[in-house]
Amino acid sequence: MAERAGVSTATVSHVINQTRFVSHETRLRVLEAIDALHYQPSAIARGLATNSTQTIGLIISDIANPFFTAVARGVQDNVHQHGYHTIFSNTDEDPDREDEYLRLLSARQIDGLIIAPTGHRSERLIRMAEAGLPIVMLDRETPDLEAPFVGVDNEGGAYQATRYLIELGHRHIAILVGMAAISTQVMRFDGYKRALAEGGILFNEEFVIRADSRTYSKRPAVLEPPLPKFMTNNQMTPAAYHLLQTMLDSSNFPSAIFITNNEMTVGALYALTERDLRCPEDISIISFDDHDWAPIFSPALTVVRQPTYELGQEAANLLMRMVNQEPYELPQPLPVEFIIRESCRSLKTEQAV
Amino acid sequence: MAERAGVSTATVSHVINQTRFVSHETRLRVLEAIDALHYQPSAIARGLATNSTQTIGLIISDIANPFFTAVARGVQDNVHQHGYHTIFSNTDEDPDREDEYLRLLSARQIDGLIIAPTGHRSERLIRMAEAGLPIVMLDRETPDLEAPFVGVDNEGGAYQATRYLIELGHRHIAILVGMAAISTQVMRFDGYKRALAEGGILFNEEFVIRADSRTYSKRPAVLEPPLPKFMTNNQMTPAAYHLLQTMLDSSNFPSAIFITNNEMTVGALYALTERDLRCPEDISIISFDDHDWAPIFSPALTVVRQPTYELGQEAANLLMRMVNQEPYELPQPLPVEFIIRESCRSLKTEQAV
DNA sequence: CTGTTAGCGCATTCAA
DNA sequence: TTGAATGCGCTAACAG
Repeated sequence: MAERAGVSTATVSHVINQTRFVSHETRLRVLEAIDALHYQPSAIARGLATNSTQTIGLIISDIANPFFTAVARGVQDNVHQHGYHTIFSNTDEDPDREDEYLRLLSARQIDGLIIAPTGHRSERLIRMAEAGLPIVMLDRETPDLEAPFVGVDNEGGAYQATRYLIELGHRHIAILVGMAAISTQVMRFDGYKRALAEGGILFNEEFVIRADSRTYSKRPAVLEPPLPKFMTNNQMTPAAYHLLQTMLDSSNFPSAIFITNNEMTVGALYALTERDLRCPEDISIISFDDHDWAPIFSPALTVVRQPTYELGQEAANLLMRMVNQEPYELPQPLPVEFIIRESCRSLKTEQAV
Repeated sequence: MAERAGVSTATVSHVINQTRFVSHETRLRVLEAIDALHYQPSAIARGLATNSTQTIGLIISDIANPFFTAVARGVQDNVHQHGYHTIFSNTDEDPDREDEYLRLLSARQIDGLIIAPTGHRSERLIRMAEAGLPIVMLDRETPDLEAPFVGVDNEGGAYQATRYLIELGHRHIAILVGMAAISTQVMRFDGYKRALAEGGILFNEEFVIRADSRTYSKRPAVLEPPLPKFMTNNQMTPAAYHLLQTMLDSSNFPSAIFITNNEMTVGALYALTERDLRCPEDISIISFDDHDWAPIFSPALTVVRQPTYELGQEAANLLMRMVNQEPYELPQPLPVEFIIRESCRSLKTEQAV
């Protein structure tokens, strides 16, 4: 080691970490030696000694999903300011992969964990929390885990969107909803149902399309029509694409569709294009999740927008407080923003005509 | 430690790593103890002992950029199969941030590095390579660095796109090009110029819009009109948005624009919407980089598509070979795909009418 | 077939 | 104001 400064490792350690006084003169010698030798203290060795790695884990479903990508950016920008690194893992909504990554991360001695859980009860996750690892649940909740949750008002956003459609005169409102294990999806479904009930519309099971990437990916390929080449390789987009087409081909044709996430929205829009359906003339659409291109799409998409970057920031902030043993309050759900653009048509004015 | 099995740590290590024969009986005892105690070997300690962390660094400009996001997914899926973790870092094209992350990663004893460099000569990066760290350059090259490069045929793609416009009868072809430090941008610019020269069109500096996120972000805010709320918080999108509007307001109005990346494409499309310009009737557009929504946009976008996921896979594959000291060949540039959709109009047929 | 021992590069007592 | 010594949890000779 850099004992070319003629001092002990202890002194070097102390000038680097400023953990005890070192005379100006020797400090300079050490600094100079560090510089000359391009000395880099090993974070690994330090980790072993201090039992802290300055690293957090971030487990999400898919880093290619723009929602999580923005969230991840929020997390990373924040923890980086605190001098922490981030290790990402993609579960693709698969509990087995989730478990595997959990194992790998805990072997890595991470100082904290932010996770968007698949929603299946995880013994390992529970153990990690009990062992004292700071954990925050992001976007979704998972059974039996004691950990603060950072998310948005999913039920309220879905309610607002559905209610808007009802106010526009829609009565046949379909919903494209994802996996039941994901709490977000359940809550958006709940918001939809509440708006329906309040609007005096009978909930009709025939208007719900349940897309499940896990069962979908196991479908017999022969039964399916050829896919457009989606850039995203998630399963929700093609699932939505196919399932919506099936509904559109059936007798129960909705006048509006509420789509509960960004991936399914892309698939649904492809389906409409495929069927030569104009929006909003033939069918109205609202998407949970905004997109870069939503305002300049034809039609400009009416959406429920989530504060994605802020979500990541908030989760990271909270985790950093936990890691540093600072007091914190349980976070409130972040508000969503309902943005009305042009993808919903009023049925009332038409009736008036 | 798990000496409840009544064996030495060495034996435990050997059953875990399968690094020497252990009698069936004792192995079972060890396994059982591991299971009972939920024992997790510490990757940190192992790293210290073996000088290998099973972790690679991935430095890109922005994880919220769909191009890099897809690439990252390719990298991660691949290295994960080899049992490696990934640490991401975003430079935002800032050489200082790049240097900082390089420092942090080398302190972390990564086993390998994949980097999309900002393009500024980096002393530290060069040193890391000389010290024997396996490095692969992704997407772009950087000065004086000895490392294999994995990228696409940028010049050829740009040439093809520009040539297509020329064949359609366009003569006033503008180009929206990014920072000169980024080799990709330079090569796409070169391809554009070559097509022009071959087509007998004089290169006109007035038709080039140079967007630079770094100078752009330092602009005096007062001079700028209000922005639309872009979801992406990169600077290239608003830069393209503003700069293109300026050109459209001037006397030199192009009949077509070639846009050299995805971020600027979004900004440009906003600018067209803002100016109420129809595409392709009023102006034709080609974008380097495909998008999820490009096929269902109005108009469906003609693009040069890069094999993003494969790019990541290839880089990871190569890095893994280097890490494992296996022989490898220098990779060839991956081919791009020119996809003709509906955003370019033929000037010839019109003249014929 | 298995145990002992010596580091890996740091932080951190305890002395001086 | 600084050094020496110990240990973090593991791997890798080296014995036995």
